[in-house]
Amino acid sequence: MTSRTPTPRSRRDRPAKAALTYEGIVATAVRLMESEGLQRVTMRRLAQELDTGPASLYVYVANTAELHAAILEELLGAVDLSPVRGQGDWRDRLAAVLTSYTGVLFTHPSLAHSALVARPSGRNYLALVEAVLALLHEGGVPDAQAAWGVDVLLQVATATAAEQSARGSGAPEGDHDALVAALRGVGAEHHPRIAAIGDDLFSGSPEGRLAWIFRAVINGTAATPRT
Amino acid sequence: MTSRTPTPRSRRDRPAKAALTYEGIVATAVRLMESEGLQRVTMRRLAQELDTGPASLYVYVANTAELHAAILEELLGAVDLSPVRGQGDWRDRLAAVLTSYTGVLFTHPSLAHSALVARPSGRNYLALVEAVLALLHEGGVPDAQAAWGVDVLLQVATATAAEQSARGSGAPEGDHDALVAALRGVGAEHHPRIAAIGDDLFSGSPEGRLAWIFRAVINGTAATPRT
DNA sequence: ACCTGAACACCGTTCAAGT
DNA sequence: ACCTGAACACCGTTCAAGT
Repeated sequence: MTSRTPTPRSRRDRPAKAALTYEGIVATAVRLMESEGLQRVTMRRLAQELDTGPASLYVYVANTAELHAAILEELLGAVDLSPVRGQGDWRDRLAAVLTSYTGVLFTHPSLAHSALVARPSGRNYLALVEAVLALLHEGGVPDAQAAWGVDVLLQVATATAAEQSARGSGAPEGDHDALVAALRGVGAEHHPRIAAIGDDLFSGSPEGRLAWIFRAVINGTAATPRT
Repeated sequence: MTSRTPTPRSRRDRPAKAALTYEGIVATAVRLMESEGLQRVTMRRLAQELDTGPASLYVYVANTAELHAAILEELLGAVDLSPVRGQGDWRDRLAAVLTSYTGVLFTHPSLAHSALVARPSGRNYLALVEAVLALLHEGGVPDAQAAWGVDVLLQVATATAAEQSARGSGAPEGDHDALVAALRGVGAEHHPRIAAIGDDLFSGSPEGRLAWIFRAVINGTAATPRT
C-alpha cells in the first residue's frame, strides 16, 4: 500500500519454487482443494499458490474444467475395486464398487458436480469402467446391455453424489427444503399421488436410498434387452 | 471515454421501464437466456437489461442459483404431460413424459446442468412429479418403490440431458472425444472387458440410448423391492 | 419499504513481449 | 521453447445511504 514497486525478494528467499510441471500443478491443485475446497481451485488462486501468474498455467492446462477433471482423476485412485475379485453375489459386489466411488465423491462435495460436466478419461476412471463391466459380465449380462448400462450406473452414482453433497456441507441448503415443503403442501385434489405417498418421498437414509438405487439400476440393466 | 459524467438521459427516453416485480424479473431472465444463453444470465447482465443496478435484484431473488431455478421452472411448463391420460402401455407413456422433459432441457443446454444443482420446486415441477407417480401407480408399482423411483427417473433424465447438451451446441467438446480415445486405446491385457466390448460402448443414437435407459430404469424400479 | 451507488473481493483467458 | 505482465472483460454479493 505504501510502495508501488513489486516486492523485490529473490527466488532464493522462498521455500523452494519447483519448476512447473503438469504433475506438480495437479498435485498442488489437489492440496489446495483439500484445504480450501474446489471453489477456491481457480487458475488465479492456483497460480498464486505456485508462485507464478495465471497465464503460466495455460501452458499445461487448457482451462478450468480440465483442471478440475484432472483433480477428480487423481482422487479416483482411492476407489476400492477389490470387490471385483471377491466372493459373493455379483450384484452386491458391483454395488460395493459403486458405493466406494460415490464415497470418494462425497468426501469432496463440489467435485461430483464437476464430474457430471467434465467427464474424466484417465487411468483410474478406465479402471473403474473395466471393473463395472467385469462384474456385469460375471453376472451374465449381455454385452450390448452392459455397454450402455455402465454409463447409466456411473451416471446415477455421480448424480446422486452431486445432489447429496450439494446439501451436506455445501451451501444454500434451501433447494431441498423448498422441495420438501412444496411436496408436503400439495392438495390431494390436484396431486393425488403425491398426497397419497406423502413423507415416503423423502424417507430412508442416504445410504439406504443409494443401496436401493444401485440395485434397481443393476436389475434394470440386466433385465432390459436392447431394441 | 471522453466524459466522466453518467449519461444524463431521463427515464422518459427509454422504452418504458416497468416497475420491478418477481414475475417481470423472471420473464426478462427467460428472454435473456433465449437470446444469449444461460451463461449470460448473470445478476449484473440481467440488472442492466432491467435498467437498474444488480443490488436491486436481491430484493426479489436470493442468489444466482435461485434465479436459474426460476427460469427452469418457467420452461417446465412446456413439458407434455398428456401421455398420462393416454392409451397404451404405461411404460411407453412414462418414457414419453420423460422424453418430453429431456427435450425441454435439450433445447436449452446449460439449463439441465443447473437443474442438477438447484432442484426446482415450483408448480410445473410438481406436476411432472405427479405425472410420473401416476403412471407408476397405473403400472402397479408399489408406492414404496414409486416414492424412491420417481427421484431416480427424473435424475437420470436430467443428468442425461446435462451430459448430451454439454457436448452438442456447447463448448469444449473435448471431454467426450478424450474418453472415446482413451477407451479405444486400451489394451486387452489390462482391460479385457473394455476391449471386448469395443465401439459398442458408444453405439446408438442419443434417442435410442435414452429410450433404452428409460426402459431399464423403469423396469428396475418396478422390479426391485425395498429392503 | 423499497431501491441503489459504490465498493469489496474476486474471476477466466489472451497476447505481446520478454528470457 | 517456455514463461509472464498486464490488460480485457467480466463476475456475486453486501451495505450504507438515499427516496
